[in-house]
Amino acid sequence: MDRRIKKNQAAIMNALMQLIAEKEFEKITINDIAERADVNRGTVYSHYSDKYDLLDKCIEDQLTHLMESCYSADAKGPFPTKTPLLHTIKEIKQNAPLYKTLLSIKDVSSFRIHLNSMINKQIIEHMNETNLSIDDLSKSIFAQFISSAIVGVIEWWFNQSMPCSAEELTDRLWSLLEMNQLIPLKTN
Amino acid sequence: MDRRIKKNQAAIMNALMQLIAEKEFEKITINDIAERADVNRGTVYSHYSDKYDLLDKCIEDQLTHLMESCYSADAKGPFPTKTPLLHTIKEIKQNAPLYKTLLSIKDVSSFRIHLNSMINKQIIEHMNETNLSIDDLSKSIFAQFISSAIVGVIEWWFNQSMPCSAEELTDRLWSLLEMNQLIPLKTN
DNA sequence: ATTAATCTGTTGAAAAACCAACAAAACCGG
DNA sequence: CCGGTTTTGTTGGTTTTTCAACAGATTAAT
Repeated sequence: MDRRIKKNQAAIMNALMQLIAEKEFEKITINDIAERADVNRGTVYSHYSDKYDLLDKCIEDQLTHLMESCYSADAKGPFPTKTPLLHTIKEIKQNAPLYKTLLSIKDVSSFRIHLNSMINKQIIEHMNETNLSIDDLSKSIFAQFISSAIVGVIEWWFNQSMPCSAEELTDRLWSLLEMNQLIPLKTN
Repeated sequence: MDRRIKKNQAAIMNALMQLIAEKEFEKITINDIAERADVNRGTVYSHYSDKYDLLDKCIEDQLTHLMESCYSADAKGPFPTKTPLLHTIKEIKQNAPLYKTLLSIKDVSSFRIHLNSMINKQIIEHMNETNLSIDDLSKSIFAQFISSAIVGVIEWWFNQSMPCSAEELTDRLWSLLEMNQLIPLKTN
């Protein structure tokens, strides 16, 4: 990809991330973003249709990084061991203010949906790799069941202002996943 | 100035500064610089005729920042009190590896010359502001005398691997300047 | 000494970013 | 509710950057 595009998109996304940490999303103008990114206002529009679109792309980007940083550390597939799950949760905790904001923003195909679909996708992919004799419908339902559960727990954790440590949350979540036989299904 | 120019020049200069701290100037290629700056090679040539020209501009820039950061802190004119002189020397010391390299590079209208002429200019400017009845020749000679002395001492300090603290160097240098009646001449 | 590889500096055409200007929409404060 | 200000999204013309290709110079290795 063209160098300029890569740099400017990075600058713009970064600018929005900074601003989100500073003030309410609705109060942020395209001008603010362009100014912070040190980029012409038109350049923002050339890449994103509006600030909601931009936020959307930011979320996708953020989640991709999150996933990468977590899986690169250890193993493949969605949470084959407890470690990457813990990594993920810790990573989220580290950027808590950001993620909390992202989770709370309305008017957007929100962060929750993105996170859900990303985990969902990972689970389905992994089920397909380990060719099990399960029909597609069952797979879909199972994936949705698990991903919703994980995201829901994380969301709850945030809304309760993280009432337990990342480690404890991971332990308990892990137990539940085990109960659903997610682990034997993954450890190929 | 165009946003792109400003950003790219900054990136390029910054890249060279980094590289200088890492390896010998002669070993640095335009490619290295462009790569580090994340800029097309042609862009480097569009701003600077070659790496010597670039180094030249870097030095000028660096010295301008040095001067600014030192005078903005306290007072006007060249070393009206001891404080800005100490600031200058401390600032230089902080970036010692960089300045040491800059001082040692040949093949360039070198750092020493730049630093000298910059101090020289400052002194003359200040002499003109405090309208003294001194003929131009005397002014020029005096300015050259003092600036050479200061630069020479700093250079010596570097070459001896800074055998005394910045504070002590400043004290001694200040005494010498006093002896040359630089201070009464400056404190307007 | 002769390759091979790299580095230099330049070119031209295409892509991207710049800026200023615009009308329409949305947002205040009185 | 109104009038002034800000924000939005778009436009067109200009400048800059990019990329790929080039020939010549330099460097390193066989």
